[in-house]
Amino acid sequence: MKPNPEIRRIYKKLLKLHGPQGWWPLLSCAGCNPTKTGSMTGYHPHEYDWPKTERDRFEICIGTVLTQNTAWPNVEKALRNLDDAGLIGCDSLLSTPEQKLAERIRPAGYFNQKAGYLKNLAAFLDKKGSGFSRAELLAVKGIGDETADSILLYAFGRPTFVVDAYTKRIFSALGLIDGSWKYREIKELFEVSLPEDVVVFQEYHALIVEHAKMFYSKKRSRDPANTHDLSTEK
DNA sequence: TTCCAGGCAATAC
DNA sequence: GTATTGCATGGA
Repeated sequence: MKPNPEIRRIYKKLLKLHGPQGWWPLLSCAGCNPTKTGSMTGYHPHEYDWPKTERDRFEICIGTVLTQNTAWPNVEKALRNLDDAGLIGCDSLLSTPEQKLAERIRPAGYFNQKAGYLKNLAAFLDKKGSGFSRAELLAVKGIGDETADSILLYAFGRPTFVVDAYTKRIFSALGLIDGSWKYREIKELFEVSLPEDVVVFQEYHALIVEHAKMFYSKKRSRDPANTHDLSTEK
């Protein structure tokens, strides 16, 4: 696939527009940047040495599952419930009955399914540590393309691009992709068009989410003047 | 009350 | 391979 220079141009524009995002949000980083859309706390702009502990790495992994088709504030509630119960850790999570776990993560929705997914993922990580491939991660029931890439990029700092519903929405609107593009193709478009840089991949995905929440939300009227039109050059 | 949100797996063609 | 469906809460 050929690089598309528009991908880089839009990255620069988003960065200028919104500034560094400091993903992935973490409970232990509460208060770092209290003004972000969709969540009160947990972001760490300008700091790229997160996660700093195994516990935080595990929290990110859990969060990627909990946020599947779910608004982030609901995920935060579930994470706090887990934290209060000391369940953000492989051992404690694995030794907790699935039904108890489901009750803790109820605010995140699909809690019965996700309780099983979390167990599967925890067992996988407990066994593999950090020595696993994307394909192995995808073989875990409950881990699809986006969740796998989020875990790899944000929890383990591997240079793999995350594609989500917002990415498809924005870049379809810009005419750079269309509905026929599959996950792998969109992912490849970004990866061949950008430097292979974990920080760039992390920030770009986060910026896409931030921008989409502001201007491409289905339930919010879009700015008719659209002063933040990404298709405008510069 | 209805619609939406940082998907995924199972099933049906 | 592509399309459809179930899974579920909390906020707008």
